[in-house]
Amino acid sequence: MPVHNAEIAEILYEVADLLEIEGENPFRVRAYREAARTVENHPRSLAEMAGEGEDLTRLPGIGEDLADKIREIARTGTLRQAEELRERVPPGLRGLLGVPGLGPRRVRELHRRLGVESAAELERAAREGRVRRLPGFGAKTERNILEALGRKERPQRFRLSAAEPAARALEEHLEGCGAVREAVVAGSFRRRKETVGDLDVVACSQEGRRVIEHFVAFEDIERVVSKGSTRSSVVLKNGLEADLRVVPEESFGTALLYFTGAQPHHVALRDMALKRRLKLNEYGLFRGEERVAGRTEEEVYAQLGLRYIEPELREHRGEIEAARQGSLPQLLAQEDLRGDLHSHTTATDGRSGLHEMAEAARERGYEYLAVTDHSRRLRVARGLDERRLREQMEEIDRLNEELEGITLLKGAEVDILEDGSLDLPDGVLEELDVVVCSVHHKLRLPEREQTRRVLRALENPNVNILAHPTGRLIGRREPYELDVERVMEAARERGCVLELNSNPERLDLNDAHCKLAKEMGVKIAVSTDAHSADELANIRFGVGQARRGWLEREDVVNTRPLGELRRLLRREGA
DNA sequence: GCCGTTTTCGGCCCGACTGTTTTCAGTCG
Repeated sequence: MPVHNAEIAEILYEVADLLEIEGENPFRVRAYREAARTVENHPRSLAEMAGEGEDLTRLPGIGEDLADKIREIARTGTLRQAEELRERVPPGLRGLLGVPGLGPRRVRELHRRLGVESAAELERAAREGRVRRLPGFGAKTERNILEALGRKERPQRFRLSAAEPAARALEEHLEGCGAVREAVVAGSFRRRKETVGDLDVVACSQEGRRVIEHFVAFEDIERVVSKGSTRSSVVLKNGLEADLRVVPEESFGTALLYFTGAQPHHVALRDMALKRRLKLNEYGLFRGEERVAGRTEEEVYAQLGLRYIEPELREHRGEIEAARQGSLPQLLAQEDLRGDLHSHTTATDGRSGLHEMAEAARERGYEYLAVTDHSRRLRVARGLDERRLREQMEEIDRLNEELEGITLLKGAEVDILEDGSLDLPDGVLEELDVVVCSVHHKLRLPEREQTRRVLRALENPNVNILAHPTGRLIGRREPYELDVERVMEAARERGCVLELNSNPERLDLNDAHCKLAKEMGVKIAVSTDAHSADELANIRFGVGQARRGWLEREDVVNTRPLGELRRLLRREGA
């Protein structure tokens, strides 16, 4: 059983936490965290790369030492260093780092002076008033600790789609304050990350106090965590935390840059600034006392000798190097899309009829919409058998006669059965414009079998698109065990397309896989899997994820005009 | 522990807020 990247990353994160509690050099601690981050975001299996003797030190933040440690974990599933640390640092202490207000220093003090080794022991000590007697602690800190322990609320992350309404409402509320020129939700929300932990809001205004007062009066606030003259932090009623920073106009660009992150991206920019004898902070880019940029992000990048980097790319995954060389991708835009290649109707589990779906697609400015209802295996969705599918095909032909400005493509989302065969006979698949296939059952097969199953499905010459290729549901279900790289190789050889499913619960392929697909020369379909006319609008989440995966117009098949798309779907030249 | 148009040694982002302090440490983002 190969060791997954997530497991390697977890061990590195743990080592970082334990070293930090031990009082290690913070830069060493950071090195472990950065390496963990690199590992967990890497689309290829580090264990496999290590097994094949690839040079791991080429990855950012990984040098000889950490490469050795990663190889050790890949080989043995564990790390001696981590085991030794666990001997020295009680494992419960690690959990205390998650308590708001407690950092490594305080955790260490609590352990050293009070013998606290777990959340329960901390709670007892606080109740008995022993915490407030420690130097640097006080009554208020003790009370805050008790409150935090009492809340027990996991610092949960919200799906992008769940955070979006709050983000828009907050922007609107702030712009309703007379003193605000512009308010933008930055952070991972602006980077269109699939989940967001909090909302980082930047407001442009000369009157900090007034804006802060307006901010904390927002109706959906549960409680105010902190409130200063330029900065405030609140928890919204839906549990999401929102942090506001108010900056003057001349600093708006640098503040936006700072709060959009991601942190490693911004740290790298600061580093570049230092090398040019400049100083970058949220107030501006300075040479000595002189502000040389700050009003817009564009001018800051320009001063650093970089092309403008779109927020979705700011993850420190090579975008700075690309910006320096002028080789940044021209990212996919929603307007580039000419149609949607995965949708359902009332014939199966959709909630809108053919006509309604067609109209909605036309209103979006699309040229085509593929109707891809489920196949018979999916009983809960009343999947179509050959007879019902043929009826639908005839109906689509009739409808296409009367529709103007939009073409419905005849399709199906065919289940891949356990042995890799398809759930509808080849005879009818041959007559469809587009065949989407996907795994809906037997999700827990071992990797070898699951991979073999999918590869066999792609061998069917009628198949065009593999839908939601890893089957994950964000926050609810892990991806199934699948060798994605092998699937991509097969897709490339056979002229198959992989889907980026825009359903905000799926976003599958993920960003890293999209980037890998691009590098491997595999084409992507950005589709919604809409189950109603309204859900066609979910495409914005898919586009965001595609952009995070560096995808350009040419990488995405549904940017093609209909004629070209049809040629592509015939898998000619494959 | 990483990294190199200032460096193979000596840097490594930096400012706001809170709470516990009479001048600052710790935490957070």
